[in-house]
Amino acid sequence: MTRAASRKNPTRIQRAKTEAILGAALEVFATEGFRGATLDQIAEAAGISKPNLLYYFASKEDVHGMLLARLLDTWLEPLRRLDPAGDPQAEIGAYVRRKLRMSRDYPRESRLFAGEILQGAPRIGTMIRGPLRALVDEKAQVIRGWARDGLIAPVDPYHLIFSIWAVTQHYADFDVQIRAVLGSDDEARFSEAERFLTHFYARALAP
Amino acid sequence: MTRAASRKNPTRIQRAKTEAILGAALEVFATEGFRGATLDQIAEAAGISKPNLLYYFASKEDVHGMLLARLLDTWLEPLRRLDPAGDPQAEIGAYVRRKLRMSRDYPRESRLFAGEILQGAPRIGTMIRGPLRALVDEKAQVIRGWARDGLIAPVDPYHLIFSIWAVTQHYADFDVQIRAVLGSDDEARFSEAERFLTHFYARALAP
DNA sequence: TCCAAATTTGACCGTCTGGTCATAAAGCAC
DNA sequence: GTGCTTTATGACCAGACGGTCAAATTTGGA
Repeated sequence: MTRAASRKNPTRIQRAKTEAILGAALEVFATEGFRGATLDQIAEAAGISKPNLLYYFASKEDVHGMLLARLLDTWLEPLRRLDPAGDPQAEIGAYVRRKLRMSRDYPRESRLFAGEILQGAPRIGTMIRGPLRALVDEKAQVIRGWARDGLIAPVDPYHLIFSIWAVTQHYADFDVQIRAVLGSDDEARFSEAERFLTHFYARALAP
Repeated sequence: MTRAASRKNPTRIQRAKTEAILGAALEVFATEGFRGATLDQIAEAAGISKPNLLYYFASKEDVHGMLLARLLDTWLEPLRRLDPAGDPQAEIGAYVRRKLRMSRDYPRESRLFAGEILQGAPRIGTMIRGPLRALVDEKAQVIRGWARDGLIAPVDPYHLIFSIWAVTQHYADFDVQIRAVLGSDDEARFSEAERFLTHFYARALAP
């Protein structure tokens, strides 16, 4: 088998190197963008040579694609967990907090995703128009139901979801700008943001 | 003089070509990123040859820098116009709408800015830490005053401003994603967003 | 220990790209 | 029209980059 990374039963080395490469690539792609990143950069960050990297992945696109595929699996998880049977206000508040924590704990993933969308989603367009849209449609119906039942204020569920994505991801994607204004205390920044957003959505959605 | 673009008294041709180049460059940089964009691409989009482009600008960085410099001049204008003497709720609502309209009318500029921040603001870091921060500090004090006087709900003014940036710019920067979910009717999308955001901030900030 | 498979890399290739330069083709004031 | 300046471009260059390949080294099961 030529392509080591795609084996069914990867060896210890394969698993370790593949992981090292993806970790390095995430870092580099997130800060440099797809075109800006170079294989030499990624290889060096992973502690291997460029040909060795290409022994595990067929191409630069392959590495990038693998990262995106993995990311998308988990990216929508917070929304998936929005429970139609739960208390509307609590559910939405919890969703906001889950999403904010993803920005705090996975900022590189957030920036990778943001970069991809900014450039027109050339590699994940089908996924966006497929599973992502389907999930949003589903949850929008749930929220619409809550509004109809008077459990939350009557708002457009789609724009509500967009606003949650925007305000939470902003803390990862525009990190540099926020740092520049607030100073660098990550801990404080995120707990302030959590307090602000929790209160904000609670007030805005109170029936 | 070698560099035609920086003359004090530009000729008719200089003005026209410089403008054509910047327009083309904005388009290309916004969709491809700095590294992704090529001078050939920009030159072709501007309808001239690459050497001719380099007759007007010293380098690729120069073109990019000029775009950013122009952008930043106007980017903060909506916030600057937040009037401390106005009605708090109305002022903030108007600010949100101004910012949203910038996303609608200047999406390429928004994406250019987003890309720059996403990559760590390598070229506008000083501006971010200087004038931008100063303006935000100033307006945050205004908002804090309003909250203290009970004219709006007591919220962290910095995170309030961040949230406004996030939700409005989101409609330009994540345009592809929003299109994928809502369909492509720009007109409807933005007027819905305006209604949503106006109501949302009004409710959340009601004293 | 032995050996076949897996892993690693130095050297190399073709292409792309930012930028240069000599030269040619407008513009334009007189 | 003349002559000087501005504007425009084809040809070219050096470096960077994605990717290949043959050969060397390591790994791990029997």
